[in-house]
This record gives sequence, structure tokens and C-alpha cells, in this order.
Amino acid sequence: MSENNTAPNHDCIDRNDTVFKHLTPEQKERINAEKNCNTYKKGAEIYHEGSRTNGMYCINAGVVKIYKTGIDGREQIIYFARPGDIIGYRSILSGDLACSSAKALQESVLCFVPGDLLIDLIRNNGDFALDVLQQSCKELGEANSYITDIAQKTVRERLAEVLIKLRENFGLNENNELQVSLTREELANIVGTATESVIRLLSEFKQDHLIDLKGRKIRILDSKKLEKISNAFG
Amino acid sequence: MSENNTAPNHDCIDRNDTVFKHLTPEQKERINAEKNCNTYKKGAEIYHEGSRTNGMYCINAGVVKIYKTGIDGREQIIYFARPGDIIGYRSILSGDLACSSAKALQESVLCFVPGDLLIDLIRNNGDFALDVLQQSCKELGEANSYITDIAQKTVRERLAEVLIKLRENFGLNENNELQVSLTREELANIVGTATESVIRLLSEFKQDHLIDLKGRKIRILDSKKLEKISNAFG
DNA sequence: CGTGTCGTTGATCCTCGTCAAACGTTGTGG
DNA sequence: CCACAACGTTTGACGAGGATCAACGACACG
Repeated sequence: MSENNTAPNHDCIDRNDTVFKHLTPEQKERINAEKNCNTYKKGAEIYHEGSRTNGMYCINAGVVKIYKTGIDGREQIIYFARPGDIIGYRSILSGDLACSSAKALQESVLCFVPGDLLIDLIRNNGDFALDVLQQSCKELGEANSYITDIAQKTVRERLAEVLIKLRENFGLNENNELQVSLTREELANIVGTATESVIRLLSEFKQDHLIDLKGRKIRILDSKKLEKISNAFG
Repeated sequence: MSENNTAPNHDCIDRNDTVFKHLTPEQKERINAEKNCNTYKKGAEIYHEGSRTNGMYCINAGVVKIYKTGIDGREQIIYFARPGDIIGYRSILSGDLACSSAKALQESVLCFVPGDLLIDLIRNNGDFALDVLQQSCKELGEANSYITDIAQKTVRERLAEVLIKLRENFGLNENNELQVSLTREELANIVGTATESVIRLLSEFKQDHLIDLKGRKIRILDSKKLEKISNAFG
């Protein structure tokens, strides 16, 4: 799918808030030499569950949803990756096949870094290894929290929590609207419920003046109460 | 919490199926010099959510449950650690506080390895770093599967799945009984449901001749059907 | 102007959580 | 050794939360 290298600003490697921050200039150069940047149109699949990803991807621009396909093809969204994040590294490092799929939510630019280069860098740069470990441990902690939430909270509580997390991750525009455009079904696939339930609860939240709805635009009116509904956060 | 070092066979470090397998003899010696082995009685807490674990633990003997405390104190069991496994490493590496608690299910022997030694070893031994990464990525993959399961499967399906996984992890004795002793409440806290629901479903399974019950002993009679009920596995 | 996708609403059903009560088991201390 | 407490197990009854099914409106797109 789409264009290739040589474009000017594929600079994920140079950002100093990413996992690459402790690489030497030479190591960054090696990545730049071997990486492969592509633009993915909205809805384009980056990799699919069960396949072998022979490397990892660094998000340069856009938003990517990571999800698993469960019973009867139902998606469960695990998380959203944003610029600076890395995805797909799990399967090379654990040696398994990919356990999730990745799809561009908007037009996105991703750089592919080959797996053997990744492993070589981890082996030879301890600080880089620690940064990758930090990333995977952070994801692990979040996953564990999510397990507890889904197992114990009601759909209503989880939806409120998801709205708050979306605000934290994507922020609000000048109208206090969430800066992500998700279908009701996608919202349901994060919360882990039926589309209709999300719709009904969103209307309730609207009636209670917690949010306002205009198509897919969700305006946050009362995050305090939303947080209270979500029952603390974890 | 009890005895201390110098005991003869605290050999987790020498097993070649653990995360320590690629350490040099010198590095193993350093761990042996700095580690601190303790026996934990049944029910003893090893570390608690929200605390700072300044290192990690290697399980030498016994079984340890890792769990999070959710709403109104309800436990959600994340997984069981067994001899050879390491626990508690997440929080040192991600820099956060512990996001889960650990408690001995049986009398267990654990060796504590200080965090700065761990980090030093990761930094200076690339293969060790890769092994730790592999471990955390494996856990991450399992956590993601679990999220999907809890979000999409029924309690009945999940209970069947848990029974199968317990068999895979702990095996059966000569009577085809699971080699773990769990209370109904603990089973419920793995599945993510109410104790009463577990009890009812176990009786159903018994009536359908899938299992047999004798107190906490669960004998597996028909794992094929259990697997079918669990709806494939992930 | 049809076709497809998404959003919304209503009606219905069932899984599962909660409450309550009774009984068995274990452990502790007098 | 008994009494009592604390805990775990089991069963029943009840109700609510939420999944499912069906139908329809809104909107975009070719």
C-alpha cells in the first residue's frame, strides 16, 4: 500500500520522547538506512493477527488501532498507537505469531524497522533495551488494569472511563470535542459491549448533560462526573 | 516470612529454562551474592499493589498468585507464577509503582534480586535483555488474549477455558485431578465472576460428566468437551 | 436514485449478580 | 474436648443489566 522512503520528515527516530532516544547517531543512521516508511490510507491494514511480522513499526503520523479478533469476527480494540509509539514488536521478541491486528484509523505514516536490526540494537545497546522493556512493561500494566476493569465494572462505568481515556490520549479541540472520530461500533469494541448499548448509554450521558453529541463528535461537558461514574481509574 | 540465604538448592539461577540462561558464570555469581531467598508460608503476601518493589523475585518452589484489587476489594487474579518464573520486574522497569499484588498459594521459596543489579545485567548482557523482553512480551500477549476473552465470552465459556489452562499449567495427578487447590472464590476471581456462578457452573459441568468434584479437588473427565465449550482457545 | 454503511429506538429474553439462608469445615482458645 | 467463631460451600429466589433481534431513518457514494 502506497508511497515509499526518501520523504523528508520521517523523524520518529529523532524525537527524544520515543524508545529511540538512547540510540547513538550511528545506530540511528542504521535504522534510517534500513527502515521503510509507508503511508497507509484510512482503514488500511498494517498487519494481521496470526501473520509473522518480521519487524516492528514506528508511528510517524496518524492513529493506529490495535485489536484482536474474537468469536464470530468481533473486534476487541486493545489500544490506540499514536505518533512516537512502536507497534508489532511483541511477536518478534516473543517468537510467536502476531496476536493482534493493526489498522490505520486515519491516513497514517509508519516506518518499518526489520526485526533482526531491532534485535541487534537491543543486544548491543543496553539503554535501548531498557527503553523497549519499559514500553512493554507499561503496556503490560495497562493490560492488567484493563482485565480488572472489564471483569468488574459495568458497561456504564467502562464507557465513562473510555471517554476519559480518549480525552487524555487525544485531547479536545476548541469546542471541547474529542479529537478522535470513532464509530459507535468501535467504541463498543473498546468497551467490550454491544453497539446498541453504547448508543443508549451515550444518550443517557447526553441527557444527564455529561456530554453532547453531534454525529461522531463527542463534546465533553462534565469530566468530573464522568470520572466519578467510571469509579476511580486504573 | 522466614528463613534466609545459604540454603543449598536455591537454584533458579542455574536452571536452563529460565530467563537467566544466558548469564555468564560471573553474572550468576553476582546474583547469588546479592540475592535474598525467603520462604513464604501459604497465604503470605510477597508484595502489594501500590508499593515500590525495589527488585524482582524468582520463584524457586511453590505457586504464587498475581492479582489486582478492584472495586470494593474484589481480587482479579491475573496469573499464577511457578518455579522458574520471575515476578515483580514490571514496576522497576516501567518506573511505576507495583500495579498488582503477589501472594503465596502454597508454601513457596522466592529469591529476591535487587533492581539495580537487574538493570545492570540488562544493560550489559544483550541476550539476558532479550530473554527478559521475551518474558514480558509473552505476558503481554496472554493479557491481550484475556482481555478479548473476558469482553466477549460468557462466564460458562471462560470457566471451561480456565479449567483447561489450569490443567496445562499445573497438570493432573494420577487421579486426573488438577494439581492446584483453589477456593471457589479464587476460581471466580480468575474467571471474573461471582463465587455462586462458579459453583453453579461447576455443578452443571459435573452433571454433564465433564468433571468430578471432591471438595477442592477437580477431576477432569472430558477435556475435549471442555475445550469445545470454551470456544477455541487464545 | 438505489445501495451500503451507520445510527437510533423499541421489544424481548436470558445470563448473571445479588441477597439470604443453611450447612460443613477448620481453627482457636478457654 | 467442647464451644464458638470464621470461613468456605451450596442452593434458592429475585431482579437488573445488557445482549439480541428487528425495523427504520439518516447520510454518503457511485
